[in-house]
Order: sequence, then C-alpha cells, then structure tokens
Amino acid sequence: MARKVGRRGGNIVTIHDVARHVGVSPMTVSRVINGEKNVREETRAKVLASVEALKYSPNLAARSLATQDQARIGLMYSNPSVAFLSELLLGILEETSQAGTQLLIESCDGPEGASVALERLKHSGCDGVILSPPLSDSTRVAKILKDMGMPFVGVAAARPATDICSVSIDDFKAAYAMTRRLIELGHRTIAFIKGHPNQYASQLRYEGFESTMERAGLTVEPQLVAQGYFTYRSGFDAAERLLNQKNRPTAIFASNDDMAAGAVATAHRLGLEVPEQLTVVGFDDTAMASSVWPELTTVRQPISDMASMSVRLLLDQIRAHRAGRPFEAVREVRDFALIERQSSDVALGTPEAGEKDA
Amino acid sequence: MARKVGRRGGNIVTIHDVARHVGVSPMTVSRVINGEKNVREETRAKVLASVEALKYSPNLAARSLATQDQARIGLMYSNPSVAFLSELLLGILEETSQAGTQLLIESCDGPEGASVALERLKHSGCDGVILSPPLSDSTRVAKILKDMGMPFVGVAAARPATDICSVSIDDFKAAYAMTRRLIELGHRTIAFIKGHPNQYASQLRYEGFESTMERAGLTVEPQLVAQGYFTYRSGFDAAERLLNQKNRPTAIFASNDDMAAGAVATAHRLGLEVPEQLTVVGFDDTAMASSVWPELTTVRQPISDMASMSVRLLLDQIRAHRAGRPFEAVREVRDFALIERQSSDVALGTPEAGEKDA
DNA sequence: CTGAAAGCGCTTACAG
DNA sequence: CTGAAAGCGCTTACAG
Repeated sequence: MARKVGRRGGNIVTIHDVARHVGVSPMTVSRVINGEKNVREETRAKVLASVEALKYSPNLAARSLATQDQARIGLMYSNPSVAFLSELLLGILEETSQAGTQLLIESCDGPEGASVALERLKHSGCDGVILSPPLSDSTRVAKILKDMGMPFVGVAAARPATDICSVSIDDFKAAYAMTRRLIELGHRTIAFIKGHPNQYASQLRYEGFESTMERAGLTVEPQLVAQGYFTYRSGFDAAERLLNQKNRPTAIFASNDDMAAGAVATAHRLGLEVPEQLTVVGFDDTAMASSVWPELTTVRQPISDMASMSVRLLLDQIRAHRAGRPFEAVREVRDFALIERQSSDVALGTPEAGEKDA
Repeated sequence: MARKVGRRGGNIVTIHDVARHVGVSPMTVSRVINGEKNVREETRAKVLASVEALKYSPNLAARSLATQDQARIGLMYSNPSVAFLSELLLGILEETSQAGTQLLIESCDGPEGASVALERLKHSGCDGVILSPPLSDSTRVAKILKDMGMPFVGVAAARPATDICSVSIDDFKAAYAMTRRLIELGHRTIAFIKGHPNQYASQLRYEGFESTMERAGLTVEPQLVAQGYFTYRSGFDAAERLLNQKNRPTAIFASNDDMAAGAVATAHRLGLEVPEQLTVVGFDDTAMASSVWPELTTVRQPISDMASMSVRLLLDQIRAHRAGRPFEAVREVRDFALIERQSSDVALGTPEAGEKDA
C-alpha cells in the first residue's frame, strides 16, 4: 500500500512493496519474477496477483547491477544501404529491448576508419560489437577487435573466417536458386550485373549464377556480364550496355535490388515493358524491391532475423568472455527465400508464354 | 592496482580502485568524473590521470540506480517509409547512446492499433514515447497517452496541438520556398502531386504550393493537381495523368521523394528527359532522393536532428514528470533546406535557358 | 575542497 | 520451499 518514496521524491513500486503486500520476503518475490521453480504454487499466484495489482515492474538498472549481467553493444556500419540498415536496426532493437541491453551505433568510412570508431565504442563502455557488411568481411577489422579483446559478431558476412562468429545466408546457393528459376521460366539468354568488387558477396553471387548456367548447359557470354557497384545508377548504366548488345537478353539478374531498380528504369527508357519484354530480378528484398513498379522479384535475406540472432550470439559471447569461459565461434547460416513479384515472367516465345495467351 | 573481483568473478575497475590509486575518497573521484567544480585542480588532474591509466569507465547501471535518473523510451511508428524510419532511428540512437537511455520500439497499424502497442511499451517499463508520423498527428493517440500519464513527443507533426511537445519543420513554408524556386527557374505551368490525405502535412504542402502560385499571379489549374499516396507507384500513375494533359507542365512538384522518383520513371517512359524537358522535384530528402537518377532536387527535413531534439525534449519531460514538476509543452520548429540536385533546371524557352547555350 | 555514511532496487550465496 | 545478510558500483545529503 504505502509506496516507497525515493531519495529524489519519486514514487516507485519496488520488490519490497510487493513482498509486504503479500506477506513474504523480497527474495520470494524475486524468485517469482524470475520464474524460478522452487516456489510453492500458491505463493507464486499470490505474488503474481500482487505484482499485477501494484503494477510493479522491475528496475532494470538495479537488476543489472546485482547480476552484473548488463551489456551495451555497438553496431558498426559503413557505406549503408538505408533499407538494409533500417531492417538490421529493427531486428537488433527488437532483441536488445527484450534483453535490456543498450545499443550504441557508430559509422565509419570503410575498414580503414574502423579503428577510431571502435575506440570510441570501447570508451563508451561497449561490451561487444556487431559488424554489418562490408565490415563483417574485413579481416582488418576482425584483427583490431581481437587485439582489443572485444567480442563481436559479423552479420551477412559472405566469407566469414572460421574463428569468428557470424550470421549469414548462403549467397552462392541463393544466386543458384534464382538462376534456376529464370531458366525454368524459359530464359536462355540471361545477363548478370555484378555487385561491388570490394564485397565478397558479389563474387559468390556471380559464381552461383555462373555455376547454374553451366550446369544447365548454357553459356555465360562475357558481354552479358556487367560490372555494377550496388547503386541504382550503376544498374541503370550497366543495363543500358547489356540491352544494346546484339543478342539482347530476355532476363537480367542484378546482384541487388537497387541495381535491379535501375535496370528497370533503363528498360522503360528504351521502350521495353517489364516483365512482358524483359524480366529483371534483384537480390536482398530491401524496401526498394517493393517500392518501385513493377515490384521486383528478388531473393529475400531475412535481415531482421539475422540481426536478432546476432545479438543473441553476441550476448552469449560477452557472458562467456566475462566468466573467462572459452567461446566457440558459431557460424549461423539462415535460410533465404525466392520472392516472386511482378518483374519476372516466362521468356518470350517459350511454350509457357504461348499457353498464357491461349 | 589490486582490481576488484566481482561476485561473479568478473574483473572490473571501479571508482574505489581509482580512489585507492590516487589516495582520495571515492566521493572525490565521483566529483571529478561528473565534472563538478569544487575539486582542487591538482587532485582533479591526478584523478583524471588515474582514470586514464586504469582505463576506468563508469558503470551505468550503478549510476542510474543511484541517481534514479535512468529512462527507457519507446519509439512508436506505423506505416513507415524505411528511409524516414532509418534516419529517425539513427538520430534517436545517437542521443540515447549519450544519455545512457534504452530504446524500445513498437509498430502498429495506424492510430487504431496504437492502444495495444502502447500498453506493451508501458508494460516493458517505458517512461516516455516518441511518436513518428502519422501517429504524431493523431489526437486519438495523444489522448491515450495522456490518459496513461505517459510523457510523449511528436516528431514531424504537421499540426501539433498546442498542449503537446513536438519537433517539426514548417511544411507550408517549405513548399512555399520550393515553389518560389521553380518560378525563379522560369516555370509557369507547374503540376503538383498531393500526399496521402490521411496526413496533415499533405495539406500544408499543397497550401504552400497554391499560395505561392497565387501570389505570383499564376493559376493552379485543377487538372494539374493530382492525388497521390506518398508511394512510388502513386507518383508514377499521377505523373502519367499529368503529362498527358494538353497543357503539359514544365515542372512537377511531388509532395515526397518516392512520388517524385515515380514521376521521373514515368517521364523516362514517355521519352522525356529529366531535367532537360521536365523538371521534377520532391520533398523530404530521404535516401530515395539521392539513389535514383537523376538525383532529386528536394526539400530537406533534418530528420536526424529532429529525432535527437525530440529525445532531449522527452527526457526533460520525463524528469519533470518524476519530480512532479509541471512541464510546459514545447513546439520546436527546425529549419528546412532546399537541396538542388540534377532533376531540376530552368524552364524551356526562358531567357536563362537561352543563356545557358550561349 | 574533501570524506564517512547511507541508500538506490535487486540478486547471489548461504542457511534452514 | 523460504528468508536474512551482504553486496553490485555509484551518488545524495550531510558534515566538516
């Protein structure tokens, strides 16, 4: 009943208030709150009822202090695709909210500037770091972190070293699956727009494409492979080159959605309808994919899911680190998904295309 | 020297270690850390040196517990433009990082679903809420929050009630400024794409446009005003209608960047070069504006700045709320900026256009 | 300008 | 299954 009046005059319900209300010790209340087993069912119920009645909610600072289990984690990013960053952030926050963990963020200009940003994080009392691409693939950044003795996890790392924690999808397999699908749709002359050469994922995606084409007995013609840089503009320009080839492709597979959107724009400019006259597909399923028109068929990376997974992994690692326990590096590989929207269709002149009209 | 070994066996430097190292009381160290004045310069220096040497960094949980000043704040959003959300998040996190505040996030399907989400936030021990648009303009949501006794701040609210805290720009003035600029560039036949009717900002932006046109003695022809919904697709469709009018406009002012990007796509499809044959401008300066090509001329809302401002405002409000002090609602209006990129140019046939060729 | 004491709200480690 | 004691690392409120 009588609420405690804090030193500052505040008005907060504590574990003691609940204990008094029920007629047990604070310890018992603590046990109930934390879902420990050895409490009589009857007392548990009474405590729970009281918690509800008094609208008690635990003070996280006090808990952290007592358990020594609090953590602040940092997110380091550079060169962010906003859409990617946004989904990453949402996934991370979902998890940190539940864990009572505070999130710090730092950006840097590529792996070179990482060292300063990392120092800043450490100085802010950061206990561990999440690395987003392309940082997650940088051996340089990994080395700095190791030297600092700072736990870390890489998200969407295409080439995670065996001794570091990471959460990724299999870029090769994903590109493989998308290419197969294009072939199923009857496409034979398929062009590819590569991603930024500084990201290993670019290479894996290309290899996935190439390998599928070869297995299907199709040739990958050099003039139908264009270099892009993951930007809309680079996709726009690359598509222009590709579509002006003599053997015009019936489909373009771009290594990310921004480039695919650029390719669609070029197609429209050249008077080609998408998907009727040209299929264009992307990769990532970022917001860009569903905001342009026609909406893009693409590969979905479960970014938000990967993000929360990496927070959990990082927290485990931090706990182990504090306890002086060794921690075995985990390399999580999540499932991707093929998302078919309006930018893809059967190739012109294939039987299926004919059926469509029938 | 001798580091304290925590109950859990951890290894942390505390204020006591620093005190011992220097030969003063923990209290003095605390004073130095917190930058209080009444400490002899000499002792201050020694303490600071020791902090550095021992790599001491304060335990935030302990500080929060002692000061009773911790806070968890929630961000509520619905119907998010990823680009907007992302920048908002970044601005918020920058501020919460410094303040040692934890951020919780909740989404809901418009004002109708807000009540459940708000309960969830409250249940998680949230002390205050930041509302992003269109929630920030909802009197319904504001009422729920007031009834809960929960402090809150609205970001980018177009029509903030006088009794609630908000941080916004002046949408009317911004639209006014952009329209003026178009007129300066020699445009006379200017089309406008309205934003979603459920957002008050849409109306203000249109009024800013209309008012400027009238003051300049230009007529706003009804068939040159199209309804949009803030989506790329709606801009795409609206532009098609506008560009097929008999008196084709030389410029299109879209109420946000997504619609402007859609309008550019339509222009390209119709074989019109942007900006040579058609000027297209947007609003917001989200990532979309600089990722499409040509990059969009637009109005910059300082979202990240508005976000950190709103965190500060919210924290002040929470402190006042706790102390039982009254808190006067603050309505901050930040400056917008006109960002001129490649999608705008002088109108065809104007003297300026002629000069350009000379 | 400096310090000893008490307290913030919770949990760990024991004891029963 | 339950509780009394001590402690987490810091600060407030006093006292000198």
